[in-house]
Amino acid sequence: MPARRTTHSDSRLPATLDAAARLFRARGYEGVSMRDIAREVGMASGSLYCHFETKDDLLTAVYLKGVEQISAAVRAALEGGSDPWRRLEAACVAHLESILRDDDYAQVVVRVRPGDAASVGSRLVELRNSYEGLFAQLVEALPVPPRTDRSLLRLMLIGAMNTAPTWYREGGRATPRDIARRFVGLLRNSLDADA
Amino acid sequence: MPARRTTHSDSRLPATLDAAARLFRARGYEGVSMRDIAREVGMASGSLYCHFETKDDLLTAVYLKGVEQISAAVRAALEGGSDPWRRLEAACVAHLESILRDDDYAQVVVRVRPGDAASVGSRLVELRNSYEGLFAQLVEALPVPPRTDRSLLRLMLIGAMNTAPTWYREGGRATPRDIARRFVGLLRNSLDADA
Amino acid sequence: MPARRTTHSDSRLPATLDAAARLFRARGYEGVSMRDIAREVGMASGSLYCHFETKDDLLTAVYLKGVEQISAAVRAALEGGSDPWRRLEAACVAHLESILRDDDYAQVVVRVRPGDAASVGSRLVELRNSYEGLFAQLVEALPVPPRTDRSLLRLMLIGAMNTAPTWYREGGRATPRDIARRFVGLLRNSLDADA
Amino acid sequence: MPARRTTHSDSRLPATLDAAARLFRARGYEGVSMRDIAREVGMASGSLYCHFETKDDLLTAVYLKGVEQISAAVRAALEGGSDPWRRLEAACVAHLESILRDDDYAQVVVRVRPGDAASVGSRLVELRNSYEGLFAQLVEALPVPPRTDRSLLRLMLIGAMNTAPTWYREGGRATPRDIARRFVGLLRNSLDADA
DNA sequence: GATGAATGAGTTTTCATTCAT
DNA sequence: GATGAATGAAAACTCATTCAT
Repeated sequence: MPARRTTHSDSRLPATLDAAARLFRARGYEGVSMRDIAREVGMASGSLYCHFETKDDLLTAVYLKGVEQISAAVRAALEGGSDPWRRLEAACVAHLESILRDDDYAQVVVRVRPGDAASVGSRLVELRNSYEGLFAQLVEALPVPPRTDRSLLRLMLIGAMNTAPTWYREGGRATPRDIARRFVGLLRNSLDADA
Repeated sequence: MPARRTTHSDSRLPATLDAAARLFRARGYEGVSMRDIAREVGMASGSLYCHFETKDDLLTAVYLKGVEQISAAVRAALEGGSDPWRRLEAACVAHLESILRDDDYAQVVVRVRPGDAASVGSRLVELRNSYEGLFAQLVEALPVPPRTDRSLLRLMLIGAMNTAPTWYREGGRATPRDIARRFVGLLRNSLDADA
Repeated sequence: MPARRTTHSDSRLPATLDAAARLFRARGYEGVSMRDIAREVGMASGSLYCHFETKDDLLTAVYLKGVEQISAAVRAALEGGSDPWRRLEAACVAHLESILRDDDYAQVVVRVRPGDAASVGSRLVELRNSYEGLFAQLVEALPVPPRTDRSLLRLMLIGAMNTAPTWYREGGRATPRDIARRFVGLLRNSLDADA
Repeated sequence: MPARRTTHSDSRLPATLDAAARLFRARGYEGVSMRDIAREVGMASGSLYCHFETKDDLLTAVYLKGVEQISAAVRAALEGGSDPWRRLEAACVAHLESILRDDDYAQVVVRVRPGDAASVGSRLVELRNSYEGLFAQLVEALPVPPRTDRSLLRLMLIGAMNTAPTWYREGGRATPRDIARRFVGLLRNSLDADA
C-alpha cells in the first residue's frame, strides 16, 4: 500500500501553510521562494496556486493565522485575572512564549514587514493592529500616574518583546516567561512609584 | 577642456554608498538590486564591482559606516556628562535621532538583518555588537538595585528604540528626543523606586 | 426541491461553446485559457474535459458551428435570387453581418488562424474552405469577361470583408450591409464594363 | 582562433531583431517565446533584456522597423510616377512584394494584431496608421466619380492585400506583382466605367 | 575607474491537462 | 457530468555577477 492519498479533502493546504510559516519565520518573506515552500511539502511549485493566487496571498493567510493564534493565546492567558498589571504580565508571557517557542505563525507576524508584500501591505497592517489593540486595552487599564504616555509605554513593551527573537537563544538562562516578567517588572515599579 | 575630473577624488564611491544606504534603509537588503543602486548614481551596474566585490560587501561597507556614524553621534552626546542616567539618556537621544532622522547609514544597521547577507552575516553581527557594547557600558554604570538584569534592561531599551522606525512619523507630537527621554525615564523611575 | 435539473439536456455544453466563442472572438485563441472559459460558465476548468478532449477540440467545435451558422446565413440570403451579382451581394451582406454583428462563432472562423491550433489546423482549413467554396460558386456564376481571374476576385472580396472587424465600429456611418454592397459595387462596374 | 567576438559594438541586437521578425512573421506574437528568439540567436534568454525591457518592446522595435522598411519600399516605388492610378499600383506592388517575399519585418506589421501586446497596442496602431496614411493620400489623388467612398476603397484594397499571406504560395502562377496589379486593375476599371 | 553586453540560475506565475472521487 | 487538487512544462522577467574593451 503506497502512501495514502485520500486525494480529496486531505488536501495539502494545511501542510503548505505550516511549511510557509516555518520558512518565513526562519528566512523572512523575500528569503523564501514558492519553490522552497513547495519542495518542503513535496509538491510542484505551480500547485501552490491551487490554494493561493499569489505569494502575497499565501503570506496573508499565514499572517492571519498568526494573528488569530497569538490573539487566542493571549486571551486564554488573560482569563480569570483581574489585576491590571498581572493581566499585562500574563499577556506578555503568552506573547513571548508564542513568538519565541511555539508558534511559527505568530513569529511571522512579528518578523515580516507588511511592506515586503506591497499588494497586501495594508491588510497586514490591519491584522497586526487588530492584535495590538489588545495590548492597548491592557495598557489603558493600568493604574498609572496621569500624564503617563500610555502609547509609548505600549510601544516600548511590544518593541522590546518583538526584537527578542533576534537575541533569544533557547536553553539560555531566562525562559520566555522570565523575560516577559522582567520586562513588565522593569516598567511597573516605575509607574507604581510615581502614582 | 571637458568638465574637470579630479581624477582621483571624484570617484563616485561616496555617492554610491549614499545611494545604497538610502535604498537599503527604505526597502531593505533584498528589496534593492545592484541595478537600483547603480541607476541612482547614474552608473552602469557592472561598475559597482569596481568598488565592491559583491553586494554583500557593499552592504558591509554601508553597515560599517552606519556603525561608525552612530557610534560617533553617541560618543559626542556623551561628552562631558557624568551622571549615569543622564549619560544613558544622552546616548538614547543620539541613537534615536540618528535612526529616525539624520542618518540613512545608521538606519540600515537597525533595519537590515545580518542574516540577509549570509556571507558576511557574522561580520555584521560583530559590527553591531561593537556598537551595542557602548550601551552595555552605559547600563553597567547605572546605579540600580542589585540583581537587576542589566542585559535585559539594555535589550529592552535597544529593542524598543530600534522598532521605533516602524511607527514613528515625522512631525508627530513627540520628537525623537522626547521619545528617547521617556523611554529612559520609564525605566529610571522604576529602578529608582525599586531601590 | 432544488432548482430543477433536466438531468440530460441542461448540460452546460451549449453555454460552454457560447462562452468559448465569445472569448475567442474577443481575444483570439492563445489569448484565452481553458480557465477563462470555465470561469465564464461557472464550471471547474477540469470539467471542460468532459465535453472536449483538448482545447484544440473545443476550438474545432466552435469553428464548426461558426462555419455552419455563417453558411446557413449566407444560404438563406441566397434563396430566391437569381441574378448573379445580386446573389453575390446578398451573400456578402450576410457574411459581413454575421462577422460584424451577430455571430461570435462566425467571427472566430474569421479571426482565428488555423495554424494557432496545430493539431487540428488542417481540419480548420477544410472547414473554412468548405464555406468559402460557396463564394467560389457565386463568383463562378458571375458574367465577367473571359480571362478574368475569378480566384483573385474571390480572394479580394473575402480578404476585404474579413479584415473589416479590424476597423469596423458599430454605430458608424456605414452598416455592415452598406459596406458589403459597396465592396461588391466597387468590383461590379469594373467587370460589367469590361464585358 | 575561436569564433570572433568583438564583444562591443557588434552586439547581437540586429541579429535579435531579425530573428524576432522571422519568428513573429511565422508564428505570430503569442506563438513565439523569448526563449525561442534567444535560441535562434544563440543567447541566453535573459540577455534579450539587455536590449529590450519587455517582449512588448521587442515587438515594438520590430514593428517600427517593419513600418519604416515598407514605407521606404513604397516611397521608392512612387518616385517619378505621376499618374494617380499608376502610383497606387506601384505602391501596391511594393507593399505586396514586401509582405509576401522580402521582408519579415513588414509581414509582422501585417500579421500581428496591435491588441496582442496590450501595453504597446496604441503605439502599434499609431505606427500602422502612419504607414497607411500613405495609401490614404494615394487614394485621395485618384480621379474617381464623386461620392465614391474613398475610405472604403482604401480599406478594401489594404484588406485584400494583407490577407494575401494567408493564401499566397511562392512559385504559384501569379507573382506578388501580378496580384497587386490585378487588385488595382479590378477597382480601376470599375471606377473608370462608373465615371 | 567605467562600460555595455552577456550569462545562468533564479523568480513568480500560467496553463493545458489528469484523475480519484 | 462534474469537481478540486495536482502536475510538469513553460512563460516573462530579474538579478548578481563577469569580462573584453
